[in-house]
Parts: sequence; C-alpha cells; structure tokens
Amino acid sequence: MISIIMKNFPTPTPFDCLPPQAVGQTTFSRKQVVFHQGMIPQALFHVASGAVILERHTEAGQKVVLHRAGTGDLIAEASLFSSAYHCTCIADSDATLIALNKQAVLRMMATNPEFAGALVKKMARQVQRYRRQLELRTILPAVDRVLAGLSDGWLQGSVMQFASDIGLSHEATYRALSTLVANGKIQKTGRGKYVALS
Amino acid sequence: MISIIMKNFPTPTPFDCLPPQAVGQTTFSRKQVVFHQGMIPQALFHVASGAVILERHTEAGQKVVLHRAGTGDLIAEASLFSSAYHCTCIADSDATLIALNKQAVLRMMATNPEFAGALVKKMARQVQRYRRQLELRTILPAVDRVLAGLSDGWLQGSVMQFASDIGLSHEATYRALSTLVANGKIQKTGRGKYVALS
DNA sequence: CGAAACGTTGACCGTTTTCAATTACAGTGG
DNA sequence: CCACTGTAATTGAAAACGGTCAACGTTTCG
Repeated sequence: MISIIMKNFPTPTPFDCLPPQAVGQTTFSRKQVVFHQGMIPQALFHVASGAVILERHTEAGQKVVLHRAGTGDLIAEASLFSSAYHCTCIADSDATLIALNKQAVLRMMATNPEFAGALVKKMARQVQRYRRQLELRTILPAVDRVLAGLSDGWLQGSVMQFASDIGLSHEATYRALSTLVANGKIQKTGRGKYVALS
Repeated sequence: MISIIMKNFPTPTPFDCLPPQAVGQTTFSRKQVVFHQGMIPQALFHVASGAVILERHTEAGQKVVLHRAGTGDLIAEASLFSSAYHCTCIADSDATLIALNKQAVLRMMATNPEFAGALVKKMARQVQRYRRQLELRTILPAVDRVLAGLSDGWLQGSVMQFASDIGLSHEATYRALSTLVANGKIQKTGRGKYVALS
C-alpha cells in the first residue's frame, strides 16, 4: 500500500511540464558561484549533473556547509517564498544545473497538482536529511559520530566535506577515522576513502 | 511584488478544504505521546493550540530535540512519503492537535493546488528553520552561539529547551547566559528570561 | 505539603579545537 | 616530462572549551 503512495508522484524530473522559456540550462565549473546569499531569488535549480555546495556565512564570517546537493537534487526550493537566497551556492565540481524560473514554478504549482506533489515530496526528503544531520551532531564522542555518519553514507565527497557535514574539524575527523581503522570498525579503501564494516 | 507572491497561498489553516471525516481533533496533556518514532504514519498534525516536541532517539539511546512546534505549525509532513514516523512527538504543554488523515491529504494534494501550495510553503519554512539550526550549531564558542540563538528568538520556552535547540548542555547555556549578562550583551528580564541588547 | 522539574552555579576532566608542520596528489605551464 | 602550486590528507602538541557530576535554591502542581 505504501509503495503505491510512494509512486503517486514520479520522482524523475517533474519539471518537464514547465514551459521551455522558464527553464534554463547552465554549466558551472568547480568553485563557480551559482548564487550568493542575500541575492533576490530569480530561480530554483535542479542539479542535472555534478554537485554543488550550499553554504552560509555567519555574522562572524565563518562558513557553514548546509548541504551538498548531488545529481537529481533540487536546491533553493525554500527561496520560493523568501525574498532572498538564504545561502550561497557554489559548484563543488563541474556541474550542470537547470534553472527554473521562480514565477513559473509558482504558477505551475498552482495549476499542476502532480508538480506540486513532486515538490512536496522533494522537500520532505530534504527535511528528513536535515533532521538526520542534526541528530548526528549530537552524537559524542567524535569517533561514534564519524562511525554513524559513515554508516549513513555521508562520506561521498572529500573527508573535509564529510567533516563539515557532521560538524567536526577535519583534524578530529581524521583522527576518529584512524582510531576506527585501528579498532577494526572500518576499513580504509584508498586515499580519503573508508567503508564501515559489519 | 514579493508580497503578492507571499499571499498566493493563504497561511491560515489551509486544511479547511479537507473532508470532515479526514480531520480529527484531539487534545493532549503535557508529556502525552502523540506518536512514536517507528510507527506507521496514519496522519499528520496541525497544532491548533499549545506546543509539542519532536524528538528522536539515537541508536545510543540519547534523545535529540529536533523541533518544538507551536500553535499554527504543521508536523510530521515528512511522514507523508515515508513508511514510519522518523521521530517521536510529545506534547510540551496541554495541546490541541488536528489530525489530518494521510491518505486524504495525499488525495487533496493531487486535486487542490491551493492546498498543495500551502503545504510547499510550510515545508519551505521548515527547511529554513533547520538550516538555521544547523548553522547555529557550528558557532563556537558557546557564548557566541547562545547570543546568536537568542537574537534569533529561539529562547521561547524554557532555557533547557533552548539549550537543546542550539545543541548545548543546559549548564553550558546558563554559563553563557551569565557571561553575556556580565558583558552587558544581554539583559535578564526574569527567571529564565533574557533579551539581547542591540 | 511533597515531588518533580527548572534555574543556577562551581569544579574537574576528557575531548576538540586550534595551530603547526609534513606528505601526497592533481593540474598547469614551461 | 618536470618543476610549481594549490588543495587534500595526516599526524602532533598544547590550550581552550564544553560535558558531566554535584549541589542547592526556586517554582509549579497535584
């Protein structure tokens, strides 16, 4: 029964129904800025390939990685209803993004139920991810958190990225990884690559 | 222009349009469990009055407060697409919740654009809140984090609640508050009540 | 009135952050 | 093909920080 529900709104690119002129495809190279925190949102983006980092700059000037979006992810959905991007988006690798005009999306949302459903579903997933991320950050000590994060599959990009995601300094993360390897809890499969055992 | 967009989907209880039989009103007393993590989701809830705590229990058994939802908030929306509640919901005070049948909501979402829009908007807000919460937790040291959280208006309930929200032990939070008062950064306005000074 | 929960503060200890330094790659231009 | 440069990966040591334990005053509520 549940599986039926899950299929109500097809996941694969629900943005086909948008008018062509509302959709723009753009390629970005690593480190290139897609949009800046504070800018007036013109569009939201669908990651067609590659990955981008969503980060925020605190008042103190430190940067916080909020999310690393990969292929298939939707970003800046929250900007649909806000008058400024709440974070900065930077390409983490060469990436292809599909820009979706904000107005067009709002219009489509009001007329195409399937589209709206897909949007809700995407956002629900994101909420769950954030929840898990918050949960991870309460795990102490670092070794346990790293193991939990690793088991969850958060280590996809670099270890530094992983460290940011789970809220540790990269040094602490490396140390925890070393410890876990020494304890036989995880295995090192390459430079900056690890897998959880058991 | 933005204001117009914001008004596209009226915030006040967009659930009126649901069929009456899909809506159930229930009252809960403090500490009463609304639903348990792991249960199969039958409904999502709209907080009509009072407040509830959404918490999660990690593998290690520690609890993490994910969110404190107050009057007007929608909870368990993420469960719309998942086969189990991802957190436990407990009334934080006497509260009145409106239960919205999951199936009915899914159906309504597919047929009523306005409803779907309201849902998307609610979730967008939630996403932003989580993002901010994650951002807060990267702020070090504790004094800075507490000040930031206070300025953001996170201290609404008890200090212990606030401490949970920003990811500190309550002791550390109290100490930070004391320090901030001593520094003249904030002002104490009563037992467990503080306000940030410009 | 007593229990339970919150508010508050102090001290101690373990962890993490930070600072610092070294190694290892990957890309770039000569 | 190689030196050159920037970034990631690693590890060490010291200092700072926050968690935990402990204790006590205070408010709330049955």
